[in-house]
Amino acid sequence: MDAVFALVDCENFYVSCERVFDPSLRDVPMVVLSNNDGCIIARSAAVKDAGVPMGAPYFQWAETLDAMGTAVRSSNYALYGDMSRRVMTELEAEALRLERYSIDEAFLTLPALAPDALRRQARRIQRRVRRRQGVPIRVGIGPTKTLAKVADERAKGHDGRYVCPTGDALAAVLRTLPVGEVWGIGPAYSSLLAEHGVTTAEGLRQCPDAWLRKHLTVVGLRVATELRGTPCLELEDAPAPRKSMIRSRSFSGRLYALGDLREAVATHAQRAAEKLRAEELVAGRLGVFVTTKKFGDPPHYSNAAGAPLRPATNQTPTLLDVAGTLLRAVYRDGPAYKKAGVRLQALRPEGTGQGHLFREDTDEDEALMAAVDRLNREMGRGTVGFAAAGVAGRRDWTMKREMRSPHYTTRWADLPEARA
DNA sequence: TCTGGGGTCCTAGGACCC
DNA sequence: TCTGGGGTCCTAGGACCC
Repeated sequence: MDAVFALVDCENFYVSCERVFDPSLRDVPMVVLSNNDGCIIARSAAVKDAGVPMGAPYFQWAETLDAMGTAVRSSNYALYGDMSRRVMTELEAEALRLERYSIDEAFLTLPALAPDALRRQARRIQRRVRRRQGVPIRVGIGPTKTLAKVADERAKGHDGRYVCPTGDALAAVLRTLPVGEVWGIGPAYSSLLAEHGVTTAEGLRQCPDAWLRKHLTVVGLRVATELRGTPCLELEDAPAPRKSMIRSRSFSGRLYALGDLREAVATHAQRAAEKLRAEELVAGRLGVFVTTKKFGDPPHYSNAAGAPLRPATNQTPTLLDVAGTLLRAVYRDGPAYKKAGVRLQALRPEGTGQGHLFREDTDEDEALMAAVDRLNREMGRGTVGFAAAGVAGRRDWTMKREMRSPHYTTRWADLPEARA
């Protein structure tokens, strides 16, 4: 059966999640902040209308937002992750196939019905998610993923649903779409295209293949081909195995001493190792990076180093050891460090690939890790840890998250109460 | 004073091998 | 003075995404 793509996008997702559980937020402008309460990463309609851009630093807009009576929340990823799963379950019931594209977006395939029937189906999906989970969504439908994305953009002015037209009507739509708003065309490709006189999606569609291939790599060629209506990107309903994992945080203040950075890096390494074991993976490579702030006056300093792990492992002591060595290699005395992190790469499932002739993880190692994980799972994160990561409570580099909402759906103590 | 975090894919170039 | 050619693997860096 012929199928079309639909992109479903949750409107102002984090804001919408907060509003589901706190009705007093529904009629006021609202934003949700990134970690460290640094950037604005979700905005209600009123805040968007006021011209506050996505990703803007909060401190630059705090006064404006306050004057509007804006409610402000720190991000609560436990809540958003759980709400995302609920929404995806609803969408699954309405789709032929579904790909979870991000926490707040999914690609669906739908039977290739006439446009009117597709619009009705889009409306049904919107109502279902709204009624059962309280989250408003938009639905954009087209013959390729990229055109479904275009349709999703257009849906903003059309009750949150839009079916991509064909022929001249499509060309007319694409002529009004700035090329930088096309999925896959970022700032660098945008300005490169502009230098060659291409400023709209329609212009991109008409670029010669060879030129695209040369200047925008196969990525750009695929985008253009998809805009022409020929699918290049499949629906990925089986999630691809993860290839890398990053754990990092900005510090709420600045750090100078190697000892402080060592605690931060060790904490990230420890968390990454736990996550690795939870997903039954081992890492074949470990990287450590440090950086000073990105903005303001130079000098800035950032550095990174990596090393292979032989054999690939998920054992905390090994990762702490290697991370410590790499940190000494990237650390310089002097810079005001703002961020540090750990990256695990070359991930593969436990028990696959080559072992190591002289250094196998022993049963005792694995038993120890299993015991640590169980204690932390059952008694709360941080119950047992490694000394290298420092002692919770006396760390002075942990992040700021001063306005977080309760864990409504994932912690018993935070469950909302209903009163008659 | 205050600017997030976590991913993927593609390409070029070096190391290494025969 | 003369100094091959082709293949694979790995890594770093750039670009993009939400």
